[in-house]
Amino acid sequence: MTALERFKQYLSKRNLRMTAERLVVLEEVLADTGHFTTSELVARMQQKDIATGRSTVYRVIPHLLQAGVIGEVSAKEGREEQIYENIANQRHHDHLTCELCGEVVEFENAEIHRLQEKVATHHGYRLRRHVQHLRGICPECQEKIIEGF
Amino acid sequence: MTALERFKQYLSKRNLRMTAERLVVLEEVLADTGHFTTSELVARMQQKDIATGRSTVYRVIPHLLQAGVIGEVSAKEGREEQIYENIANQRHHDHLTCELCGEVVEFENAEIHRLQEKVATHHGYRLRRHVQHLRGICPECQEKIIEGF
DNA sequence: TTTAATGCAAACGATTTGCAGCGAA
DNA sequence: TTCGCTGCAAATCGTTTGCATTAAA
Repeated sequence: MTALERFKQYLSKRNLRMTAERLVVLEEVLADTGHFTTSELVARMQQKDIATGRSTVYRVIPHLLQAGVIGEVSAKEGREEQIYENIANQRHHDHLTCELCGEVVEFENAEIHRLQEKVATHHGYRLRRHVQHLRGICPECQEKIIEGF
Repeated sequence: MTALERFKQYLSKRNLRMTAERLVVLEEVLADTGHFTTSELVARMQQKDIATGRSTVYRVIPHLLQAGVIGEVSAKEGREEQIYENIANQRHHDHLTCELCGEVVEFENAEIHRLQEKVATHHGYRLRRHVQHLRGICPECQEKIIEGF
């Protein structure tokens, strides 16, 4: 089932309507290959022939989340914006973040994924996204600590 | 090294000052056993003899993060507040979240932790927190999906 | 038709910041 | 005596919402 079909089904089951604006937002989200924020999406919408407004974009996003088209990239501090990603385009997605400088390393470990599936199944869950965030201190920052800063 | 010592060292290395307000905030954070938000902390501060103001609390938190006294609990949507936790009091901390209803299951898996350490070490990182967030769909919500909602 | 969806502008609410006075080192 | 810290109030800025209008179903 394509994302478009999934979203249409999601809408009709709840007596919600497929509008031109929602379609354009969906297309734009599907065209995106990486991470995006709401305001980036809003900016891209204003280039389109169907210039979808800011509040409409904000109102569509929860539906795209519920429908499983996009996912939140956990990480948001202060008054930063929420970051989202297209789930369909997504591969394994594991992050190792440095708590001091914020550097992010992406990694993949099949064995961990296998165990994650096992844990989820054990709790009756169907795993939708393999998102894992480890937090530590990167080599450079360890140096700085040793140097006394 | 205690959290107090660590924080004092952190401050003096950077020519920052240990004030009565910072000490009270630190004590309050260390007394906390679970998760807390900034506004909860502000509220508790106003009960104290040294009534630390809101902006001071907001200004101390980044230092507590950098000093490794507290950590962010990843998860923040919409205009919710950021949640923090005292790192010292913390045990293993793994979450399995339902993307539809938001239910959170906590779990622990020694084998996964072992592999996480291995990954971190492989990238030269020193793991500071074993925080893992898996996202899936819980049994109840799977039911609802099957029922067509 | 019915009633959900849209856009605008105003409202919200967590977080940040300018500034004058204060106090640690 | 420096210069970082504090509290207050105002400013920010991502996000939400009220309302009149438009348009799916």
